[in-house]
Amino acid sequence: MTDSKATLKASSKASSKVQGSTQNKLPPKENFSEWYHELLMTAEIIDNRYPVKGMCVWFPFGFAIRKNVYGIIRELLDPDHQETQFPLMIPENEFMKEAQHIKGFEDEVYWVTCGGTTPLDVKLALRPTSETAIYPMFKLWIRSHADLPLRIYQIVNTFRYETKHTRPLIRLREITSFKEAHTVHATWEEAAAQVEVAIQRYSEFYRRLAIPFLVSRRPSWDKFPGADYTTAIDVIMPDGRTLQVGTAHHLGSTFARTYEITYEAENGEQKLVNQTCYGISERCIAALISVHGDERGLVLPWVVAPTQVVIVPILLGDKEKVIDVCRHLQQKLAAAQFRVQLDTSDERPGAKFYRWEMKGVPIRLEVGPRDIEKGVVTMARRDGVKIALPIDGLERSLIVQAEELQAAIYNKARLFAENKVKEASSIAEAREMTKFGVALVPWCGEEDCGHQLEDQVEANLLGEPQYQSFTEAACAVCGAKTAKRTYMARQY
RNA sequence: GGGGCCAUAGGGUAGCCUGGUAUCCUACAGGACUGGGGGUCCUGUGACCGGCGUUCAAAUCGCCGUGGCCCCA
Repeated sequence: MTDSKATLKASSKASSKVQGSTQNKLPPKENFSEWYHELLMTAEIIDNRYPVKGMCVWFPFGFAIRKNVYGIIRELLDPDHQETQFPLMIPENEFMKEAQHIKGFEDEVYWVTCGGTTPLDVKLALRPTSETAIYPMFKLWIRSHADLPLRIYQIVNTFRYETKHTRPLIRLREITSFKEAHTVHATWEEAAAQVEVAIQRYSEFYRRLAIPFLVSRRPSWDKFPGADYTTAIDVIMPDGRTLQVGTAHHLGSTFARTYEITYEAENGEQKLVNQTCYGISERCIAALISVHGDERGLVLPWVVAPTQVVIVPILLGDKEKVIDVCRHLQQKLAAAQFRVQLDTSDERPGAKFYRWEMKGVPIRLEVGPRDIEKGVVTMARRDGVKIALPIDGLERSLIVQAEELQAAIYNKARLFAENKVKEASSIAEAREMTKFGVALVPWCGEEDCGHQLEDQVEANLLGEPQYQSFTEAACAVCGAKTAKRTYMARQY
């Protein structure tokens, strides 16, 4: 009796102490929604307090991450794409031309109907995506086979009046960072090859972010409105739901017909062009944050971290000397092209550690009298590794550490993702699996069976995995023999 | 599309049932001692989502709006 009381008292005392020292700790990641919202705010990525539903403000720190992330996209596209910029507003007559396309978007369009107090003769749509802004211009730009292929992209904001509840970076009414590429080709086959190129570039992009992903061909009822087919990239989020983080659409000649985009072939014949478009939005940053982050905050890959190395001085003894050594170190690392910061703020070292961990800084260097005496710095990596490194040749050893960190966070993410994808041979199994992850289900490919799957499993069909082959199995609905599979998941 | 919960300093909360003086932690500003994992003390700053209604009196009760979260289709 007395014992248990004493234990209780001791533990409650301990827990209150823990509470006192961990006030800014995030909720557990298992509670993903709460964790996600708090992290966005505490790590200063997105301020969700802007008073319009579905429209958020980028904190400067979040925007710095965005700049680095989109820098990679530019780097990957720039060799054979040209960056451009089209207007935000699209006249109603152009917007309404392509019937299939309108059907997909008309409930989500914001309309500008007045200029000041004067009603407009022609309403203006805020782009939900830019096909109908860009393709009338393509008609003017493209005259001959020599103009093809044409590949452009723009990184712009788009507007969609979402009726489901919005989520920062994931479901927005203003998408602030929509990278949309649009390409034009002579033949259907060339366009199909371009879709493959797009998927390869996106794959490389997510590899650099150390994010594992799934590639699948969307079922016909879930393709982009007006497309021949859609290939998509999905990321498995911590709660097992999937987030579509990239799409590539083969548009065939659908828009070419509507917007009369033709070219003169070598033989003088006027032919319709074939087109593709492919996009990535700030959802890639939602994935980045969610896949790698932990209860201490962000974990950023080296390539996108606004601060790659932070130096925390341990001010004991000869403080002047410690600061001096830190400054030299900072200069040395800056000269070696590291994004390095020296934290001289008036806080305890521990408080600084927590702060920079929340910001996801890959490498922290602690420099105190003990280190200086030995000619080392104490290096703490964001994945928990903590060792002493000699100041001599530090630049090189930090690069090694950065590579190891990249490998470590990728492996952690890959293990998680692999554990979330399981084969299911029946509807019942698929239904169980999609509660916490992704099911790989035999599907004959018939639309009827697909709809039944979605209804009965109570999850969405992501589509047929690409670049994989499977053994024959029975379609989970009709039982027909098939070598096809589909991913199924609950989607964001 | 349907249903439920909620809105209080920069952030997190208590109070609301039973109407009256707004509590605590954190943050921020100034000062002192400190400093190898969220320090201590002193002083100070700062809030009831918006509108309408009921009332002598509304954070609290009612209606409408706006916004957030969750569940189901």
